[in-house]
Amino acid sequence: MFQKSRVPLYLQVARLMRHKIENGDWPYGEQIPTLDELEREYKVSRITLRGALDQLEAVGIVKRTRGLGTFVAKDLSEQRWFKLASSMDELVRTVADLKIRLLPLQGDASQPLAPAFNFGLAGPAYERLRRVHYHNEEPYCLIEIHLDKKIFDSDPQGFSSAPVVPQLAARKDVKIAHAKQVMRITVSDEDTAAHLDIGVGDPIADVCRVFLDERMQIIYYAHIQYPAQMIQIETDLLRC
Amino acid sequence: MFQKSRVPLYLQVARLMRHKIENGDWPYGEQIPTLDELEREYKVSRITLRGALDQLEAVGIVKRTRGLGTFVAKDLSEQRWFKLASSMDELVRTVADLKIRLLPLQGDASQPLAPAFNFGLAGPAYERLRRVHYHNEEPYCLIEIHLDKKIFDSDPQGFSSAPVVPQLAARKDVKIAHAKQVMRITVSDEDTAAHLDIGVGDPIADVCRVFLDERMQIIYYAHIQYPAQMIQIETDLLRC
DNA sequence: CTCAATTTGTTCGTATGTATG
DNA sequence: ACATACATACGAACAAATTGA
Repeated sequence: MFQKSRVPLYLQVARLMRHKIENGDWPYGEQIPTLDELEREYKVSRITLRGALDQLEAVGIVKRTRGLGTFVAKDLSEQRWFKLASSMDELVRTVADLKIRLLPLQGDASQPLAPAFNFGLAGPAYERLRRVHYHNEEPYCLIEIHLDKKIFDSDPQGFSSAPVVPQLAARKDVKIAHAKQVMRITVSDEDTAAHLDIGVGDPIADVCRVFLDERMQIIYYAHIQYPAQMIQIETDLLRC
Repeated sequence: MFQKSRVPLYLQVARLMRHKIENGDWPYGEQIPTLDELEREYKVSRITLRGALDQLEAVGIVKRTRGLGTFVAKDLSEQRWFKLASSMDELVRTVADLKIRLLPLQGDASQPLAPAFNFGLAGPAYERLRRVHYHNEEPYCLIEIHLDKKIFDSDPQGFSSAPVVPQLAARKDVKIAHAKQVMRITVSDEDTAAHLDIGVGDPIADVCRVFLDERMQIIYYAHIQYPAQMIQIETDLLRC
């Protein structure tokens, strides 16, 4: 049943169980099926189930009591708290609403800009900001920003201590003429995994976002990585 | 370096290597670093590298020759051939452009509709279509459609043999008043994995798409699953 | 043609992890 | 908890193929 993947069986089972809990198939607070039932359902041995449940118990998702059963101990059905914005207004609102803590990372302040996709012209100089955004003490994205040096220098304090997008949108002297972003699903490398506290090779959503001024020059370029599980995208197909 | 995840080391390394090739860090046709260099880079043993390269060679991504080196044998830099549509026009175009083969799956023809998100009202009766879409002989999505029974019955042949969306959009007697979709990243279960030829627990993009008529009644509801790696989403943040 | 350098492939011993019944 | 089997991972040494001097 699981032969296609060489990931250890107990991890695959753990992921399926977690999926059931996120889906609400196994509701918060209720008992999950007994080991005998799970053996039949997944066609795996008791020890494999133990490994899977060890994983889930270690992060507090289930609580096991001998003689009683295993119960869902964490509500994962409302876990997805990050909606990828599809318009500038929404983007500003999303970022502003988040209570975040910024963790600045060291790095060369000025570095050449190498956009992941062709859109706009590179400007003369950029300030490079690299940081981790936190939400509820949990890292939720790793972001690397290239901000036009002139704009950054007009308020270094502000841009260094809070999300950049709302500040840009609020300024009268900065005109954003074009704004595009591309999202892909990839896997995390060692560096990203360490900062987001996930495993190397775990899926991440990789977002590249670019703002241009009227002369098609790049004033803001951001490369953002989110753990993929927390991403949700809503689209109104008839918006225009 | 890889302790966070309990996925076998050689698989994690294989994923990172694949990522490098997709990224163009290791270009098509060129030699990748030698085993000695890779040992130092990833801090793993030769045997682990062998396992990782076995994986990649088995699917033809690299070619190894003793005494010569290991070379990138497949161009993965342009692999992302599925763009998730963000408007109805784009959706129709995307589906129409794809050369697809449909693999109908058995299933109860009529089944109650249980939308994954609250939007619109359930109609009186639906035809349920479940199929795999192919592209270049490779499965690229598993789709389950609930189509208003009246509409289906007006052209059962057509709806059973080709993508539904373009047919719906082309019809003068069907007015789509609202169209929404939601995408999440989850993991595949056994059934999905088997149809898409991926591993259980591999990341998938889970899309729910709903069309309503003027009376807010659901005329089309689709639940679609794609392997996550092939998804790309482009957004113009200033479209409106 | 031969030799040396380079590079992948294989083997051994050992330890630990995974999985079944 | 036990007996068993197989997979994963390390380090080190050795073997075999390719290239170019």
